[in-house]
Amino acid sequence: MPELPEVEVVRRGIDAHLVGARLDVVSVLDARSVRRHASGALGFERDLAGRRVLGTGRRGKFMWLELGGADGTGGGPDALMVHLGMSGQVRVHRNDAAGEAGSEAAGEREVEAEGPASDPIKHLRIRLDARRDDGTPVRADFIDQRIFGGMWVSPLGGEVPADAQHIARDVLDPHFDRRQVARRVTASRAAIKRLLLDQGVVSGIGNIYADEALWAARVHGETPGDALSARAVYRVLDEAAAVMRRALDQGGTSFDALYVNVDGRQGYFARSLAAYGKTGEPCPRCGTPIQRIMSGGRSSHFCPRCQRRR
DNA sequence: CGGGCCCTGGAT
DNA sequence: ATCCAGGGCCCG
Repeated sequence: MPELPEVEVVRRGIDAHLVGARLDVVSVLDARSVRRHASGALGFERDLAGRRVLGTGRRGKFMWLELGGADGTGGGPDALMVHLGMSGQVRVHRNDAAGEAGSEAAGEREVEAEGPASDPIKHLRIRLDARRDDGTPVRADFIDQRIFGGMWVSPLGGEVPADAQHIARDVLDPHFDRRQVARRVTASRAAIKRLLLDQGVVSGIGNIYADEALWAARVHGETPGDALSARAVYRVLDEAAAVMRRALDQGGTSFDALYVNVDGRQGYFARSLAAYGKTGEPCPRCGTPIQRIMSGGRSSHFCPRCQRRR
């Protein structure tokens, strides 16, 4: 579900509420959500308890909480990685007077996996109970219907944690290098859409924004990279950055309640989509019906008139 | 590169 | 019952 704009909205919410807090009780309700954590569910709970959240970061669709070293162990800084996969959410509840996120009481200690009206929270997988220095409790719930996402701890040496080293910079990264990406694209015979979705080439772009960027740049997704000029690649990358910036301004794209920010609110960018999910509807530029094709197990939406195969 | 896999659930 | 879903990883 979530691509760069949606992940960034969530990261900002986590940053606003959890930075400076100390993790108190960590509860794994479904071990599959921490399958990438080396020491298992019990290890995850133990490794995190007592640690302070120093900051947050993101690269592409991977985000993380910077953790101070574990008390007394002399361990180095770690990142608590968060990946939302297709259906992940993070919901934050902070019940001080100024708490903008959530309103229900969150003071209970035991994990009941229950919401305000004592109905169980659907698909709750991990619960982090933290406390701010002024004593106010902050709770972060990781909710994930399909369990493609997860949380795990990864060493944080440099700019990016070990488990995000293989992820390329995204188009909104201040150090993003258009020329380097264009060189790589124009040297490849792979289809441009596949390259856009390859997080090792350029990160943060998923199926929605790939289709939107290609539509805006008037490039057919099946065009081989080496059939494109550097200018055309720049156009695609610039459009990707532009569409994701606009989406971020709108709080991201939500088709349903599956994508929400940490306050449970949906984003409003879905109404601005030109191609994705618009099969049969007129292209906003030329009126030709948008077509949908399947390739590589994923659907692609494009205007057959504006976006010619090369 | 396509294909399968990891999962749950809504729409048809 | 079948298809489809915003991701990522591994395989040949």
